[in-house]
Amino acid sequence: MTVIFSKKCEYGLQAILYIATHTMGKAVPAEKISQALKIPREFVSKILQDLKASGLVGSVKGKAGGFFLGKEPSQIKLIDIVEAIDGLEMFNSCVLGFPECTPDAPCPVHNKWGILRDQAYQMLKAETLDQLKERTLNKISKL
Amino acid sequence: MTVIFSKKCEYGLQAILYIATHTMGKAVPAEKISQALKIPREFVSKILQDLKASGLVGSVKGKAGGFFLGKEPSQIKLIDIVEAIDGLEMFNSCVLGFPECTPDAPCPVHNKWGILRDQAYQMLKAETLDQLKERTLNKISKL
DNA sequence: CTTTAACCAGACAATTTTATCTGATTTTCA
DNA sequence: TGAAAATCAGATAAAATTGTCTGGTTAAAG
Repeated sequence: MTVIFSKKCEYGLQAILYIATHTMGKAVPAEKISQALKIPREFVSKILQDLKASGLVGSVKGKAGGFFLGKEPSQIKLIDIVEAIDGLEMFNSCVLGFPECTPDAPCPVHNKWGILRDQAYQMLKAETLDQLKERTLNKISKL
Repeated sequence: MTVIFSKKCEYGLQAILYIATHTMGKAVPAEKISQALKIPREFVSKILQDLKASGLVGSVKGKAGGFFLGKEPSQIKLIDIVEAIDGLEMFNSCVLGFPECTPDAPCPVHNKWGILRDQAYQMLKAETLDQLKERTLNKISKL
């Protein structure tokens, strides 16, 4: 199946967006994220631990514990989450999978694809959690 | 890892492009494609059998057998190959993975992403094997 | 008519991704 | 202090993807 982001990455993006919109000073437990987004609890927990290693989220143990944003929402870009989970290879490798595809010896779709890929990259780099949060609160109440 | 097309799909695209550029009236055996593109022989063979089911390639058994294009190069679009192998779901599903993402209740990146996705789709739909063949012969000799 | 080179079908195996389980530790709060 | 609610680490399992193997069939060519 064709895919843009891995499940892990999708879940990570969903989860951090959920945290951004639901942390009201308090930490958000994995259990709550799991139920709201229908992601297996242990799985989302693992992903958030990965994001913690990248400093994008923080956590507190114990009762009333959970996860919170590791930085200001305005300082967290979508590309940061993608990079932390899936890496940036897709923005740097040939869409047809030719290992030898270079600007000098480009694959037949190199240029056209390159433009789209750069636009996608720029979008993910421009979007920050605070922008998404606002858009989310305006439009999807269930989030 | 983030990816656009599955390996199967990448291999399929590479293989059919190879056939387009190397069939000189004759069928191209899987063994040759395998060696040229460094794809496991049995694997590329399987993929070509899938593409045969979609009518994109044909084959002849026996000595001097192999694969050839099932239609005129000008009638084979990249999107056809992608559709045959990976399907078109990626052009119709939420990039963040929200099942409930719709135009009425869009996810926070719905519109921006939608534009890029449509452009990618249009590109794959516009590119035909004869165009790629020409570009390939001009630029990458080893193909 | 036998050898050879190929497709083809189906089973099998390895790897990666996705998901689950177990138990340890931490923290709150009654 | 003890129960409850949470993170966290590490092992395990299930599913999907990728890759390999075996043997059968087909067709060309000597």
